This record gives sequence, structure tokens and C-alpha cells, in this order.
Amino acid sequence: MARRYWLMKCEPNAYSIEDLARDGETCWEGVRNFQARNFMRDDMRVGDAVLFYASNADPSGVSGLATITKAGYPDHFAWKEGHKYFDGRSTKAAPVWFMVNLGFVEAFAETVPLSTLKGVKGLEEMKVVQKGSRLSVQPVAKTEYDITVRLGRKTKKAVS
DNA sequence: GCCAACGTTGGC
DNA sequence: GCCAACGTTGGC
Repeated sequence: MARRYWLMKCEPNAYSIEDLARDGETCWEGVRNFQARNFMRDDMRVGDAVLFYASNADPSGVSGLATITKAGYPDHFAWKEGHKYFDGRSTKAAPVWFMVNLGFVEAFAETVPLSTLKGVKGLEEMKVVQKGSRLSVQPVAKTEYDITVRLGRKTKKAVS
């Protein structure tokens, strides 16, 4: 299976690309949406490339790159009673929720804002630019990934 | 902080 | 299995 490409959202107050740069690797717990779960559980493979997206940010947009370092496995936070991510429907015998691990790859010097992505040729079909797109884990086409990476590195060059 | 868009739940 | 109500996401 060829390498796949993804976009994963997170609010920077919760976890940012800088946090990932510091940690090197993190587990992506707390996804409680079935579509997003299915992607993590069924389709993500070690080595897949990830656009790290900062939501509810100023500006919101792609802030860097990551890679999958561990494929889908049960989200054990769902089993922790009293935990924010606890969900009694999920058991060790039949886990409902899954997570992956993300490894740090690169932080863009500046976030590529959503408003920029919306105006770029070739990204018209990208899920994140569609109106009302709330899915926190989305597949991304290779061409969309490549275009976004180029935009992110352009900002880096402009700064240096 | 507002609110539109969406996913999920639950009554029937 | 429909659909209204509700809660959440996330841009602005």
C-alpha cells in the first residue's frame, strides 16, 4: 500500500505543533467521531504523512508536518472512569475508540492559513476548505499535500 | 461570543 | 427508520 496522506486537527491550546516538536511523539487520544475513528483504526499506517492543522487558532491553518509512528490501537483513555474521554461503551474486549501515534516532522515558520488554502489552485476539492467541514481526521490527496507543504516552506524561506 | 453546520441521540 | 432536539465544532 502506497503512503497515504492525512490532515489532523487540533486546537493549539490543547496541543500544538510546538508541543509535538518538544515531545517528538504523542498519542492522538480523544477522537470521538466515528468517521475519524475509522480512518485511524482502518487506514492509517506507519509512515503515512500528516498535515498538522491548528483549529480555533489565530489564524487557523496548517502549522506543520507529522508522520504516523503507530497505527490504530485502542484509546485506553475511554476506559478511565472519570476521565474527560471516558466512554462506558468502550471495553477492553470490544474497544470502540482508537488512536494513533504521531511523530514530529517539521514546524512551518508560519501557519498556512485556511484563508490562503481556500484561494489556492488545486486545493478546491480539499476537505478542509469545504464549508462546514468539521471532521478532525481527513484524508488528503498527494497533490493537495504537496501543494500545502510547498506553501508552508515558502513562508519559512521568506522569514530567513 | 456568535452562530451555522454537522453528528449523535432518543422518542415514536 | 424517521426526524426533532441537542451538543459540539470551528470559522469568523
